[in-house]
Amino acid sequence: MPTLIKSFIFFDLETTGLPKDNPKVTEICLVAVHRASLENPTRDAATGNLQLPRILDKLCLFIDPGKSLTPKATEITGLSNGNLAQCEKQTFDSRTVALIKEFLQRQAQPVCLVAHNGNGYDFPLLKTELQLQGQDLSGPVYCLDTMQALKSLDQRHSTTPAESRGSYTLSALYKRFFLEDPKDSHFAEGDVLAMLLVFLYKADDLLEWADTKSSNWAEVLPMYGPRLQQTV
DNA sequence: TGCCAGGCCCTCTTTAGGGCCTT
Repeated sequence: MPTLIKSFIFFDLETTGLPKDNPKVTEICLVAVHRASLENPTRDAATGNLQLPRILDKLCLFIDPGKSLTPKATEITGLSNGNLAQCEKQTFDSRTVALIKEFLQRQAQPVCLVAHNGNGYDFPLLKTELQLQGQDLSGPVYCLDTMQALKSLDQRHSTTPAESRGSYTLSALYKRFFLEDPKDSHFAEGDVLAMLLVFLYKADDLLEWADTKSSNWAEVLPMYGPRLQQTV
């Protein structure tokens, strides 16, 4: 059972495709927020709308995937092998891993990775990319899937029948809470900031969820590829 | 040519099937 989570790392991946395509990462964005900023959100004085909390650190990386994007991935992310090659970025290599590990180590511990449908997509794929480099995250790292958590919270608290609650896509949740479409969908940073606001809207419940129900990174299985011995 | 992941959740369920959600 986790102790009190101190730092939340909201993150999103843009990739070459879906799990059936054995995807590779094309873009990763991590945004670190301290627990205190989530417990005491600020609101716009004029409108009363929730404001983004103070962002402690942000890491956004374009990455050469080393394989072709599916047409659908190009369509929704706006990325292509052509424009990625033009940027002359490195592949997901040991230097990329070092940047991510250093980013996590800079935050107040323990940290919790937060991703939308993270259990089904982002966590396993990040695990695969790390293990393809023969590496893994070190220290206690917890994981929270906002989609799973929000669905469960609705089941617990809502009297609305499941079929009436609507979609749990990130954009649908954002629109449900803020009555407008999220900005910059399918840009890694745009999706991370949308997820951060969605989290903030349900911060009390999700902070409690993180402390009591978040999973351990060491238990995340890779989406595909070699399975290294788990180290805790 | 057509198909393709998979854990979770829901229901017309549990001896199952199908939709969701991620790029």
